[in-house]
Amino acid sequence: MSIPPAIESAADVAPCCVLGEPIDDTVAQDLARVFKALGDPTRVKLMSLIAGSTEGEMCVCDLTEPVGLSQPTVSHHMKLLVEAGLVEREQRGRWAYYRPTVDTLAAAAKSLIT
Amino acid sequence: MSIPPAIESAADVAPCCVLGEPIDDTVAQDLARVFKALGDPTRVKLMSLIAGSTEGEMCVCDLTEPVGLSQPTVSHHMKLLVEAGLVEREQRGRWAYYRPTVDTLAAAAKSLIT
DNA sequence: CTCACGTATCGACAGAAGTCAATGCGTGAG
DNA sequence: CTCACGCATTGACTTCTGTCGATACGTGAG
Repeated sequence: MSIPPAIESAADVAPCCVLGEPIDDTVAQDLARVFKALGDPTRVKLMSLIAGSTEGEMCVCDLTEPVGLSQPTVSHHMKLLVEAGLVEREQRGRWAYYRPTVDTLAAAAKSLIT
Repeated sequence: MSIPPAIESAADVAPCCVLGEPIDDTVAQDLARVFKALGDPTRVKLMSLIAGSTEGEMCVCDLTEPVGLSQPTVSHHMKLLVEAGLVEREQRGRWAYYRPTVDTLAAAAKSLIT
């Protein structure tokens, strides 16, 4: 790594870029888990379906048909969304209801744009 | 799929969940690409490094050391970030400078929380 | 208790993704 | 022009991920 030319109007001895402090590995991993959970079109659809539902929550039984996938697969995706903190699971009777955790995504995005 | 019990205080004939309209496949794929780009701890670090740099931009040469990866690997990650629209690439002389595209992430997040 | 039903887990598989060494491509210095 | 340098691309490998069928689990109905 050599010294690239300074940015225009910056001190001519300044390197192209200051060595920034990389964020902690644990923090990066946590943020990555949130974004990775939304890194699949299916899970984006699932989030959109749940967030857009009139009741604000949905069960697996009604999620399989819109995304066109098997029940185990949808269940698997929902588990990832729960682990990422993007949705909350609540068991009522035989049904498992999923409700979005609105703050998670916004917080993750903000901590990266800051 | 049968009819689960209605949510409390809702019309007793209402199903557990209204069949929401899944968002378009193309839209879901575009959103997923943005989030997937940030679904790797390395790329989260890279974004954080660039966004947190004093000049607001960095070149590959100074990104390899903080993340502890080879130059080709960093170059590969940067390409993904560019393709996702999260950073912009500008070639100045021999160096390639990367600058965050602030709006992309916020817009993606907003379109999912809406 | 027993059974049907909604959901989660397991095992397996194909395809995608992260990583590196080696190499190719442009650009500026000399 | 020629060379050194920064960066991108390629090829190969390992690991991860999405998907399904089969199966196990838990709950409410009867």
